[in-house]
Amino acid sequence: METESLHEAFWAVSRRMREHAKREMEPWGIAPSQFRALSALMTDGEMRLSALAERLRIAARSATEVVDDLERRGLAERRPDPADRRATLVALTEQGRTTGAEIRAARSAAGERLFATLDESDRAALARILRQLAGR
Amino acid sequence: METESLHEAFWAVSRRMREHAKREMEPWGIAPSQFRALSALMTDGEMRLSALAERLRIAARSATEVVDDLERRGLAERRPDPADRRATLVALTEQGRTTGAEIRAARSAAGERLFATLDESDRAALARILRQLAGR
DNA sequence: CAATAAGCTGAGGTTACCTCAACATGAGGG
DNA sequence: CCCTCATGTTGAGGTAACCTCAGCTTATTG
Repeated sequence: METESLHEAFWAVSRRMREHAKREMEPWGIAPSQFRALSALMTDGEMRLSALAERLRIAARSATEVVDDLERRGLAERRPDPADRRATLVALTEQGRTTGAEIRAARSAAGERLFATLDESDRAALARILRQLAGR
Repeated sequence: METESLHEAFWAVSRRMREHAKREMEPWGIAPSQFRALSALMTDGEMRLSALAERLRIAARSATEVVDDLERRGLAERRPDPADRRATLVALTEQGRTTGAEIRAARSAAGERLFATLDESDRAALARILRQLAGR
């Protein structure tokens, strides 16, 4: 009843966020899932496919796919892990880094960013609550 | 940066919610999207396909699909709208009502419900913030 | 050094959506 | 009453972002 509508509200916002993200990234022809990976690689640097999968909380097989896409677009590249010949490292290309930076810049410049409509204390509260819900 | 991580946190919770919902409803063999429709029909009663679509914020064509599924499972049925012969009304069957009630009961009984881990004031805050983010 | 585990990917599936066009019906103007 | 335009539903076909399962190649270890 009450939690039911929280569920619904959450769903509505999720959906809105997806649309938002999609529209925002259209100019770069990059899908939201790809940007999430790109973003992870920007913050954490080169890593193994399996590490990326874990970072994004998706199955390893799915990470393969996302990286395929990034590679096809010239934003990332695979290279063998010198430490383990079974493994593959994923790293951003120069273009990946600049594109990533561009998108981030555009996103925060466009104050249109969904969360920007919240005031500071609400953002903090939301962050705290989400952290709790995510189970750390 | 800050909104970026809010975005990520939101994503993580969304994903967790989806998994949660899926697991919870497995015993009934009903998918989350179907339960959302079922739930809408429980609260608002019989309505047109187009109304259901709007209620769920999905395209009309997608509502057709969800209702197809519910009908196949004997949980809902279509009947012609006496007021407009172009339109179709969707109503829950008796089984739809009982199944819906069962699921709701099971969900709140299992205190495991994701949002139940929040205290009262956090739930209220979250509800308020989500409402704002959803755009009304 | 055989057995088992770990890392990646091909094949193929699923969910929950979407658009576009066709078709039936309704409503308003002339 | 007819024509045009809007509305309601659905068939066809598509997409994004996942998934599992099996198979291959390397590592690790008892």
